[in-house]
Amino acid sequence: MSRSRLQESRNLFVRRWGEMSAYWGITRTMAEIHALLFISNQPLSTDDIMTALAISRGNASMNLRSLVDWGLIERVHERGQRREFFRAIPNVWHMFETITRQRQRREVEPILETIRRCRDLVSDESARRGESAAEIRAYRERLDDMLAVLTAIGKIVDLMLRLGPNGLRRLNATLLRLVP
Amino acid sequence: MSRSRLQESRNLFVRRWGEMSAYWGITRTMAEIHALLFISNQPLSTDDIMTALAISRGNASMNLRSLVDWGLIERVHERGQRREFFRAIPNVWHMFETITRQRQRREVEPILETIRRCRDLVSDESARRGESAAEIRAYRERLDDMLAVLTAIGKIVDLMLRLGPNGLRRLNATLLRLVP
DNA sequence: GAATCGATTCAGTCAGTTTTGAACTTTCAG
DNA sequence: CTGAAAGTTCAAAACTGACTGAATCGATTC
Repeated sequence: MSRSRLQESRNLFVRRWGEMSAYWGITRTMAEIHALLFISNQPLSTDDIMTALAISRGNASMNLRSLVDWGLIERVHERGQRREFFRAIPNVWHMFETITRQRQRREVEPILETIRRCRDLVSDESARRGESAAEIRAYRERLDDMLAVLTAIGKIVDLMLRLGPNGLRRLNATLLRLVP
Repeated sequence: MSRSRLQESRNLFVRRWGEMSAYWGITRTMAEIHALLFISNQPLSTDDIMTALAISRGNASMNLRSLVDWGLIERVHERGQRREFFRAIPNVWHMFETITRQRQRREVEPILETIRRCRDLVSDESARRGESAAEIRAYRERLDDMLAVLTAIGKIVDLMLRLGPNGLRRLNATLLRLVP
């Protein structure tokens, strides 16, 4: 009875975490594997995972590799066992930090780079003459706005990560008093 | 000449913004339309957009509706014109705020809800007896960790949004002195 | 060194998503 | 009221990216 409740609860969690995958920028199966490992006490083998999620060996293998690459899970070699096991990083904050830093690097940096390039393309000399001078100025202003906000967000995110959960809790408490 | 540079720059921006779409949780075309409107001085008509992005009328219509629903663009009725025009919300911070709040509501809230439900499913009574008591305790602990971190992040995000860009800039400056 | 067990890879398949385009609706001018 | 211009909807087609499964590789045991 308690067994089945636990089972039900775990299934629910895995399914929902899978649905959240897009939010974290990973694929559904990847998220499900991660969820499964996260809520398991012991490391699980590839076969455990294949069975639990009803996926093929190849699929499991590829997604496990990705998760290791992302730094969200790690391989565990039980001594005297040929097959390998996997375990999720148990520290939730660390997990969040990992995901955030990777996305910042993979997804935000490139666009910052592009916006700068876009601005350079229409910088000074090209704006000097012509009826489009005002248009160019307006355009560049928008790019700068965008750049400013994205940069500010990047900084605050970085700060947040460096503060860690405790610093964050304290900061939050302090600020809530200031900004009610 | 300056014309073509501007054009090139705009195209680059639209394309890259489109590639970023997944990061913001919207579809590629939606992001491209948004980018196009964002960097245009004047409101654009559906036909302008169809031409610029080489998409069908239906596609444009659907995505424009979504963008309006998201609150990222707005319809503009030029007086004496039957056709409608669209314009992006020019305030970048506001745009960011809109996206963040929506995603918080659409994607984070549901998973918080689910985690709570998962915890309730295995609460007290079901854990009372049986060899799985320790297992259940460990499981519940993980859920609580996850809940704690997600809640903390939610709070800090909310705070960030309430502080706005100026408050954020000040906060950032202050904290950078404290946490070098 | 052959056999076995398990992990990895990747070409082909498939499911889910996006886009199209034609039918339909709405709005307005004459 | 009629016709034309614009907007919307949705079933079907096209596309994209994830998944499978068979071939391959590598490690371990006998």
